Amino acid sequence: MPLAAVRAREQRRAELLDAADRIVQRDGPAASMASIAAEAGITKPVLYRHFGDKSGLYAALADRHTERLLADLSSALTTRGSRRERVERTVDAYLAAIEREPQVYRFLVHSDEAAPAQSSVRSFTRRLADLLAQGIAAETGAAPLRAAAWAHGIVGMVQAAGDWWLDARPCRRAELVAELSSLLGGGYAWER
Amino acid sequence: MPLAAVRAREQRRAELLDAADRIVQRDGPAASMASIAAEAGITKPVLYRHFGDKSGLYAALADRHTERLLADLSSALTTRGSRRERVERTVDAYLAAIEREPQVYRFLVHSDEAAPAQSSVRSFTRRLADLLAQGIAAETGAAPLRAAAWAHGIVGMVQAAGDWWLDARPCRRAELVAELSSLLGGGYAWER
DNA sequence: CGGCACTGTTACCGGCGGTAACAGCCGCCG
DNA sequence: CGGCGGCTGTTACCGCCGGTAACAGTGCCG
Repeated sequence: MPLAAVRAREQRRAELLDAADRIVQRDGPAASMASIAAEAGITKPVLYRHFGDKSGLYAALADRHTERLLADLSSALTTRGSRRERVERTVDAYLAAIEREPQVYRFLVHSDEAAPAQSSVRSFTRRLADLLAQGIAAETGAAPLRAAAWAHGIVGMVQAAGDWWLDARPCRRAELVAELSSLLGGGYAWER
Repeated sequence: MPLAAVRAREQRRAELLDAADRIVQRDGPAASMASIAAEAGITKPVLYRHFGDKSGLYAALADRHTERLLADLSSALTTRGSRRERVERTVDAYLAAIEREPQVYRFLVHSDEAAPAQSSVRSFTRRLADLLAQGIAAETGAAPLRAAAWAHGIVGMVQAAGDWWLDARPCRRAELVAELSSLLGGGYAWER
């Protein structure tokens, strides 16, 4: 296994992922293997040799954006300041990302194909929820079950609201951030 | 258009939907038209004559469960008592439904096919969010934008938590209801 | 009885994910 | 230098899917 060959292979892989990225940007999660191969200037079997199957390619593609997005959100989650500021910053970071690249976002969150991506890469949603659960547990001292349940709930809340917002565009981003933050901040709370 | 014929047609349609239901229960949203036709003891073109295309069949099938589920949730949403009781009852009703028929639930919420179901039938999620938005507006006097944003967020929250719970089964239903309710009730709130 | 609308069939289409089998190329080793 | 293994790429195919055209039986209605 010559080192140079491994390098070349990795670079090729990156080029293929670039092509896949362009097609997914254009066609969303419905992008076909053949069209991705065509965009890369090659044919299907090459893709399959590199990524195994469609879920493998999608997992590799998802990884790229996932790492970047999770890093952004993670830093927003751990900024100093009041809880309120953290929540607003994190929700805004999320919504800004989906506004910037809606197709990529839909691909990450709503791709059924990414699910069977064997081990290694858990889905974006799940990783985000894990990250958030960790933050909640550290911040509030909540029990693991509570932290996990809240985290998955909150992630779903922002995702669903984001979907709705992308689709209906009922307001500017800052307004939605404010509404979601106020909900989390106790806007619907009852006497405790 | 003889009346008896219309009746017969409607009954046939119901039988086909029964068959589709059985297959969806078994195979989830990946159920194919051919297998549904086979289960009904007929062949594909019959299905297509009755429902137009796959999204039509799925829409008709979704309608059945949607009406029932929305009715349940609507009644839970409008029970008398404290806000806390209403929230707990509604969340519990939702989770009970997805626990009872997980495949049907996944079909309703995660079926990509239901989306292009032209007009008439908006997706289950959206209708539920509309219902909830109405309730929130009536109860709190929130502005329409706030009610809608909160409603979509809350629906997404319960759905995402429900997905996670179905998959990981980290606790009994009542515990998840308690955790989600406490989150909505201000468990993560900051000073206001 | 003749027609006709309806239910059902078979047989097909294009496109999908996925794969087998083969062709050229490049470097490595005797 | 010669030949040979491995890698990259191809063509051509498979089975399955959603969807449709064209045809056959059947029973009602004038």
